[in-house]
Amino acid sequence: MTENERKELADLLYPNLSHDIKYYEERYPERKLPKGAMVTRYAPSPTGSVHLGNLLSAFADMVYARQSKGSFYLRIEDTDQKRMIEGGIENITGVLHDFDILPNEGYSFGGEYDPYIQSERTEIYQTYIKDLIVRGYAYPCFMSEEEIQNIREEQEINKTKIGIYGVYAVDRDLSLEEVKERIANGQEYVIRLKSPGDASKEIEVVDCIKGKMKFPEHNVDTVLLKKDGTPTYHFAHAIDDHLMHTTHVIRGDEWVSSLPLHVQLFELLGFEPVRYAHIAPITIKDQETGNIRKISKRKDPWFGVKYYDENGIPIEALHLYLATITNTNFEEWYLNNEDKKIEDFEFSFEKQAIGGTSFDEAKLVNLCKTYFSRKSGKEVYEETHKWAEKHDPDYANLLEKHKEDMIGFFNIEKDGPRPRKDIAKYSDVKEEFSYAIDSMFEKEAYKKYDGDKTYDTDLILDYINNDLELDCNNEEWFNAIKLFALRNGYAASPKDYKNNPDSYKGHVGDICEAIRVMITGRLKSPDLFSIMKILGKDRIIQRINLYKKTI
RNA sequence: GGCGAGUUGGUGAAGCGGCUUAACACACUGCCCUUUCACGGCAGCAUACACGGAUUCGAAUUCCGUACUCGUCACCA
Repeated sequence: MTENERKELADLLYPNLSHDIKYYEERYPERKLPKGAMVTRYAPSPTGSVHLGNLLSAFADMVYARQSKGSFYLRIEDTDQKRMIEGGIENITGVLHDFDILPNEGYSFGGEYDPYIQSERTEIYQTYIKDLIVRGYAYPCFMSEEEIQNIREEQEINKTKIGIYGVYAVDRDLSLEEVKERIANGQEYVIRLKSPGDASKEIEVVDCIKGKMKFPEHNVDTVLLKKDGTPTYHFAHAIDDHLMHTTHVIRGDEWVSSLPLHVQLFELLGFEPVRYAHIAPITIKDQETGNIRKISKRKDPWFGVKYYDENGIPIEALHLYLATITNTNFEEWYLNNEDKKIEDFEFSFEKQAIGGTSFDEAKLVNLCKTYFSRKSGKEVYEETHKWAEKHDPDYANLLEKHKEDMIGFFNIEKDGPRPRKDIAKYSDVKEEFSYAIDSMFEKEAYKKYDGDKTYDTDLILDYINNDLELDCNNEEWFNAIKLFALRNGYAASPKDYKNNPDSYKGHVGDICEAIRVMITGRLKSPDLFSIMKILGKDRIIQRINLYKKTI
């Protein structure tokens, strides 16, 4: 076809476009951002539920945009109407809010590069396609699915490259008359790229994470616009990321093999190339086979996003984990900078793992514990309460009723430089602090006790009634209980007892153990004296009586 | 099958030609601290660079093959 014929064809195909390319280029001007600012985007398609992998890439988008004072926007890629699921879009924005990975721009967030949803951008795509047709880089293709299938089979048998290209691209050089005729006959068509590539030549693409990669040039006439006029991912990616002035496309590395196509598209369209950062997928090492296998939502519940909320894993702790996956040096930094936040860390693509990242649940748990240990009692209270309101309203009520006490318990051993690490998630709190609330304690009583001793209630009652002074500090208290131990035939320290086991009934630790069991129902607990202080004498005595009755 | 990528101790990983008799973290074990548990400290653990060649005075680090794993090869993204 001559240029004039192509023009005629383009007008025939798209007679009623309201704008031309120039309009869009002006409508979406260069962003006014400081030098080095990165524009990133999270571009999901509403065809399924969000999973950890999605979260990871959105997190990376957010973090890189934020630290470079750029922009992070949300774009909905809903070009495949067949696979759309109901509520898919709301689900995406909901998850982003729930996990505090918030774009500052985009679908439902506002911005000047709208619309941020592809189904409302069809005319834009068509405008650019029209131009491509005029310039001879795209053409309508009338091949049926059957024909394509046959070619494919033939290619498989001949072991040649699969796809519509070269001699297989039979509609590539249709005459204007032929095209007109088919359209007049009502034949359906797609718009294919007329790829100028030569597969025997090599191109080099530099990925921010993976580094240099070499590919054969793209030479397949890939579909750009589907039969229904909507774009394929590849074409929409080129148009949108150009018009929205994305600087860095951060996406899963399932896309690296389409890099030659994308590079070619940008070139043909005359767009300035974007930088790519392909992140490795989160994988799992199968316990049985030892192989890296695909993640399965059934086998790996943590892969689904619900898991975190349901189990009460703090969002910030998840952020911490995502950060350690995003940059391999984050973990060490965080451990060495107790007072710093994720925002203070400088992420870089160079420190991003190239290979697949294996999910390490133990590490997540540890991170969670560290997270909780750095929180004040009040913060632990507030966050736990918020979580319980949603997942355990009864417990939330109890927490409210005993707010002061609970904060007190959560604060135990928090003031020192080495806080406890006993909680990993909100759902742990109820069990871990069951002794903190009278009604809960009475209910479970001594069921948690897993020792085999019974303790002398008279001795302990005697101590509580006649000796215990709560209005002092821990050291004073401990000195006093040592004296009480001595007066009653117990050694003041375990060492004394070990040296002369025959001269004592036991040692001060035994007395503490007895008290601990009676008032908490368990052998392990945070600092005993702190617990006693919060409980107060009356409740302590109540519990000892309960012990007497129960045992 | 073509194309692309990856392969370091139980796990996650550092390493980018000599500083490596290979970090660090998690897990596990022991000891210390200690009224319990935890925290913390110390020690240990595993005697980890997939395999084979090549380049080099010198390679986990560069190159080439092999194996395995992953991704991709749609009018899905």
